[in-house]
Amino acid sequence: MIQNYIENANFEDTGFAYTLSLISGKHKMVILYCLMEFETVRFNELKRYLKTISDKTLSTNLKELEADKLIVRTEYPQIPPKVEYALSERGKSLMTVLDQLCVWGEENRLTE
Amino acid sequence: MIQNYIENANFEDTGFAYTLSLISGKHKMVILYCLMEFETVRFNELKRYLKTISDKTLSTNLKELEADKLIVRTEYPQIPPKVEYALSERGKSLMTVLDQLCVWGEENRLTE
DNA sequence: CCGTATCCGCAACGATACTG
DNA sequence: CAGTATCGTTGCGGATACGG
Repeated sequence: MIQNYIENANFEDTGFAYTLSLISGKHKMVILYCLMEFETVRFNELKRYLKTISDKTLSTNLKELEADKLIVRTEYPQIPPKVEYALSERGKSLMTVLDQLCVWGEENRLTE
Repeated sequence: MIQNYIENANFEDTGFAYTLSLISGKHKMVILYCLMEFETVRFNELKRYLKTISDKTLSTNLKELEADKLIVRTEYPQIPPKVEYALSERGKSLMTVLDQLCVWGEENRLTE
């Protein structure tokens, strides 16, 4: 629970801050959503979905997501190279939680 | 649901992106947590809980949270001034969702 | 006490060129 | 195709000083 953390004034060590650190950044969640929708996606394919992301940023984000065990990278040793990205089980479990944020946002959007 | 958004390649308009925009930034969620824990908090009090936040950043964040209707600002016209911040009902409903991110983070933290 | 005004550093992101 | 290397840009947040 959240309350415990405030007393310790130790927010950086909360599960919450940890979860957010995994998905922070401009593109990470869009990447995760693409992987959830299409299950298995290649590098350039992903790049097209994200429209404006640069090679460098996509590459960095994928590495971080992989290091955090949210996605799985599968490399096929062939020419030209082929690499596929997919959600891990851990990644899928996170998506179920994130989806609730999505629902909240839909139901609580301010009509301006 | 999330899936609908990907096809439209319209992530910016998702409820999810919207929710995140409300709580993005380094301190916003810590602020929300403090308000959840203490219910009613004053400016300098909040500043002490957050340890390192600057006046400017705290002020900006509070204004944005208020504009997004997540918190309520109450001003007492007296000298010296007294201002109290508290979660709105909308803010409280968001916290119940955020708490699940917290739980996920606790249960899924990688042991390195 | 509760902020605003100003300046500035830094990390994230983008653009482009290039490689196995 | 799937990246790496390099350089440039930008926006968030910090530090400090000041005001009602």
